[in-house]
Amino acid sequence: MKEQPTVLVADDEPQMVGVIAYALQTAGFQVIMAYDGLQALQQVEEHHPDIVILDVTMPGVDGFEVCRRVRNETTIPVLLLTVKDEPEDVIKGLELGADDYMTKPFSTRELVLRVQAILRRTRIRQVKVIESGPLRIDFERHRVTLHDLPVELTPLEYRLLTCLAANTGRVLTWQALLKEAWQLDVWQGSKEMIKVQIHRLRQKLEPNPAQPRFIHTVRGVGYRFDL
Amino acid sequence: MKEQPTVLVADDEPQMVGVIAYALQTAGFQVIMAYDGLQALQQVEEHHPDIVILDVTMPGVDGFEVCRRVRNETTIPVLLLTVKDEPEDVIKGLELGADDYMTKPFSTRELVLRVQAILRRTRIRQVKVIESGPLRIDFERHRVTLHDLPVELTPLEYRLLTCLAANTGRVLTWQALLKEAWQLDVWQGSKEMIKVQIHRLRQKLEPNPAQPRFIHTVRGVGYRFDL
DNA sequence: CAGACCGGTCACAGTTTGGTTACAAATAGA
DNA sequence: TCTATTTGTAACCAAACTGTGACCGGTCTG
Repeated sequence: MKEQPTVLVADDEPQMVGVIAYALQTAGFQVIMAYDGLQALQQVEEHHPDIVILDVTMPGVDGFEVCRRVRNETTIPVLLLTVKDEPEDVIKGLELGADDYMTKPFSTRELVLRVQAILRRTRIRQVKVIESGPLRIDFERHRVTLHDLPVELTPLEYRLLTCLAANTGRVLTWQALLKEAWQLDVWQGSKEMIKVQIHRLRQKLEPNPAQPRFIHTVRGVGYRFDL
Repeated sequence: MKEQPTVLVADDEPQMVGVIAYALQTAGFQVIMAYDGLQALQQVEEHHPDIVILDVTMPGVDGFEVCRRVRNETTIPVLLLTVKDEPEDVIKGLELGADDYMTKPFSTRELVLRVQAILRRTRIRQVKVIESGPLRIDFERHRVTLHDLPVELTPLEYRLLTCLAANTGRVLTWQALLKEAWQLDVWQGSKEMIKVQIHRLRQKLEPNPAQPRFIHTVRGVGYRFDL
């Protein structure tokens, strides 16, 4: 994990981008900028920012579309910037999986605090160890134990588990899992690959694989790891 | 040991300081700067850097004096920067206890590698002995024994073992091992080199090389030393 | 209620990885 | 310069891993 969190700011108003970038950089973030939706997607692809701040009303590929694709294809959290008094925008954004939203005009101070809060919530991936009852995942030692006994996982099983565990509480779509655990581009791979690996993981980890305690299925969406 | 090692760079030429600082910062170090010997001593006092890089020809309190006092008053390693073709400077510096020296002009890349090497040596120095059942690794004496009988290791075998042992419990990827034990850049070397050396190490150390007790394979990732 | 969809399960074949070995090249020391 | 030792390389093999396709039961929808 990078020392200095990276924020992608995408807005078609350059002065708005500039204001936000300055505030975030002053607050210790590394800032990447994009001025339309397409560029935002390219920057996500290229830089893998820690968080994406999107204005919803960008020309061409709009903020909602970017949000949808980022949520589908990555695990990067998204903060949406909406125009004042557009509650449908808010609902739509949250349905698309945005982590938070802010309504223009807003104070940059509050924006920084919101970004920090989102990153704190998603910063679980920095944690060295995750424990959930008898299950213990030690990222540094690359060790998984159940009741203090080592569980032998294959490389892919381990990656899948750590990917899920690093996003505890969040649903990861099958596209996101393919990208993160399989390191595939989204147009490769299939749900079947994930199904089987999830099955294998559950066989190794779950007290009762038929009634999973750690790895939960979200039908029609993907899977979620819960503590 | 701090997460990001701190380097103090002391040189009366600001552009040289800048060049070195940029290289080190890019390589992941936190850089503190000083432009004369007195300032260097103050920065040492204030920040307790992990390593000090000193130009010998600074005005006032020169690099040798700083080196002498740092060596006398702290355990911080020192790397001296000397002018080309001044072997007396080198000898004097080493007599004062400098850990290494480099002669201007030099590549900043090499400087980074030298700094990394010094830090590695001084980090390992903190652990004197590692014992795991019949195996004993004495870093100070540069001795490895099994059941109190010396094991003859080649230089590379020794480096590989100490590298693993210094990171007991953690998985070291083959890239990390190439970098640390072979001191290669990651785009050189191959897994095959490591495989064979691991095999050779196991032949010498493991009671049953086919079922290793000390050096464990983490398939798809690398190797781990366990107590 | 029937059909479509979804997720779980299973077995097998193809692929990948790590261990082993022998030999050549490189290195170190006399 | 020569010899012994160390290291890297390439080939081979067994074990492990992964994906695929088929099948099944549960859920959802028209």
